[in-house]
Amino acid sequence: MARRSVEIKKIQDRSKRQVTFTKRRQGLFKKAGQLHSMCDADVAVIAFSLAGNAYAFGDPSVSSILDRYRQAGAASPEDIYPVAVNLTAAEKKVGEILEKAAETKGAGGRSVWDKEVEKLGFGEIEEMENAVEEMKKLIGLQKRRILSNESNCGE
Amino acid sequence: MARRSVEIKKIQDRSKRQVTFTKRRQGLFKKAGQLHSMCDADVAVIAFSLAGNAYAFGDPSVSSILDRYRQAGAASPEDIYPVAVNLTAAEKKVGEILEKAAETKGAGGRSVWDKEVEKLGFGEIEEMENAVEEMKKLIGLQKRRILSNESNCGE
DNA sequence: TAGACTATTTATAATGA
DNA sequence: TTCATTATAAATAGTCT
Repeated sequence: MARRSVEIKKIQDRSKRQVTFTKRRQGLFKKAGQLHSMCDADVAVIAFSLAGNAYAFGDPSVSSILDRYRQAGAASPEDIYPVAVNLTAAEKKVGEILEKAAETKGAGGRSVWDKEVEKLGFGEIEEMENAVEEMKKLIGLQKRRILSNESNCGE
Repeated sequence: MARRSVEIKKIQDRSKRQVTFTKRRQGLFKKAGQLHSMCDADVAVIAFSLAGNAYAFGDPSVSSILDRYRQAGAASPEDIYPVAVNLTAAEKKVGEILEKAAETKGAGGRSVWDKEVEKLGFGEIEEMENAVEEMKKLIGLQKRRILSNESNCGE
């Protein structure tokens, strides 16, 4: 982010990687603290360096947030409603693209998604949009199921 | 951080705070992913909104990092994942699920998606959401690209 | 190995649709 | 409300101590 644009991929040089880890970890923790202060959100960040050292940040405290997370996460039992959504051809198209993306591990820090998506024509794009909407619905449903024990009326 | 310098203190306006929370949470997760990719560090971020919703990010996964954190200090340097991928964990997860879904095909109206999505835990759901959001952006971009080339009638 | 410095890139607050 | 856009602040890669 400075002097030169840099690829988001593993830094090979040991000492450079170490320096970057320190700088970016500090930046990450700072951002986390700002999110806490500005939005009254409880935030925890844990980072393990390649060397195995643990660094943690938490407002109000790491352990309190982890406890809360465990508690919330434990609320995802098996008693889930079945949903009925049909897979369309477009959805399968999404799958194919993602498959390629996962295989190729694109260079340049970005996934291959971009390139694949760029090849799509107008008709396919609309199908993709629909497919993604379906995905969003499913994900939203599942999320509400999991979080349903929290009875706050958000938004 | 833009247009105007902003104080790092609680935002009083509800909707503004909500918007800021979303934006900054996304930024935080992105940075966490970059730290993971570039420095081979395991990183987890958990954020609870004021409304009580939980958002989590983790490469390679939230729970694995939390487990590791619980064993604080006990971790040896060899415990660390030697992976450096450009795809996020969430993107791969989406890919895996869609792959399975595409294989099985929509048999009786109910796709495999539902079942796969239902298996997701608390932390993974948010990762899925992020991945899908990214897909939506890409698709939107491409759509606009296409539309801007098809003469002048936009939309 | 650890700070400063700063040229740039990146994130984002405000705005607009 | 939720997008996309844009002007600007903030983060940071490379560099030099």
